[in-house]
Amino acid sequence: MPELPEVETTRRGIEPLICNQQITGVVLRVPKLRWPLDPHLSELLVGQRVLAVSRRAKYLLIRLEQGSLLLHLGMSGSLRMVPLQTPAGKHDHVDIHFADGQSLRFNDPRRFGLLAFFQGTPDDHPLLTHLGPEPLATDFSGTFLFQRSRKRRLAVKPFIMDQRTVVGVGNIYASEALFRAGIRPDRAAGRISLTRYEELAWQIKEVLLAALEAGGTTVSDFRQADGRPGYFKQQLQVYGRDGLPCPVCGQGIVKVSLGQRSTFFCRHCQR
DNA sequence: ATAATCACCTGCTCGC
DNA sequence: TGCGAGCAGGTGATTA
Repeated sequence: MPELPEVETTRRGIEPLICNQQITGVVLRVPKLRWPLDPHLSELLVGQRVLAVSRRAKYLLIRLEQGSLLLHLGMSGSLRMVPLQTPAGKHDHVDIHFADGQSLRFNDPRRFGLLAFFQGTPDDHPLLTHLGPEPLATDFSGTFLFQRSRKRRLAVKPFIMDQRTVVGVGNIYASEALFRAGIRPDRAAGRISLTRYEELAWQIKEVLLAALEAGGTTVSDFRQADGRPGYFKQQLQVYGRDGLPCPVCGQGIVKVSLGQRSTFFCRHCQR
C-alpha cells in the first residue's frame, strides 16, 4: 500500500482542492471495500462542507462540519480529483461530488480500503485509539523503540511495521530504513542496543522524508491526486532489488520472507 | 501477553 | 496461447 509518504502525498494533493467545498453527492459503485460501505453515506454527507483534510498514521481524515470521513487506501487504493462527468473506469468504487464541479474519486483494485463516516472526534475512533506515535514527531525516538522492544523476541522488521510501535512504516520503508541503519531485519527486536535504535529511528525519519519529497513510491497502483506516480522508486536501495548489487558494498541483495512479507537486505552491510 | 497465521480482493508474472 | 501457483504497498481477527 500506500505507506506514510504516499498517504501524506495524497493528503497534500487533495486538501487544497476540497477544503471549504460543499459536498453535493456521493456515488457508491460497490457494496463493500474491506468492510461494507454505509448505504446512507450520501444522506450523511450531502450539504456538508469540508473543513480540513488531516492524516493519522495511514488514515486520512476528511473533517466535515458534522463528523468526519475516515479513509484508508489499503494495499492498492488511490484518490484523484476528476471533473464531475468523467466516466468511471475499472475499480473506481466511490465518487464524492463537490459544488465546484469536481469529484473526489476512490480507486482501489484490491478493495482492501476503508471509507467510513464517524460522528465523534476522529481520534476516538476504535481504529485509531491504539496507534503508536507518528514517526516524524519528536516523541518518536531511539529511546522509545529501545524501551518498547525490551524482552521482545519478534524480528525487528515486523516490530517496526506494527502500527502500535510506530505508525506509517510499511513493507517498503521498513526494508529501506533497516538497510540505512545497518540492522539485519531478522534480528530480535529485544537484542538491539539503544545506540543502534537511535540510528534506526533517525533513518526511519530520513527515508520517510526523502520519499515524501519525491511524492512517494509507485510500485504499480499508487498515484498522486493529479494522476502522477511517486518518484521515490528510483531511490530505493534494497526493496525489490534482490540479486542486484548492494549500493554500498556491491554484494548481492538477498530476498527472504519474514512474517509472510518479502524482505530485502544486504548480508554484508546489515548485522 | 506475544507471536504466527489467516482472511479480505484483484491482477499480474512466472513456470510448465 | 493457456492455466495454475504464487505474489503484491495493509491490518484486524483468529489461533497457538
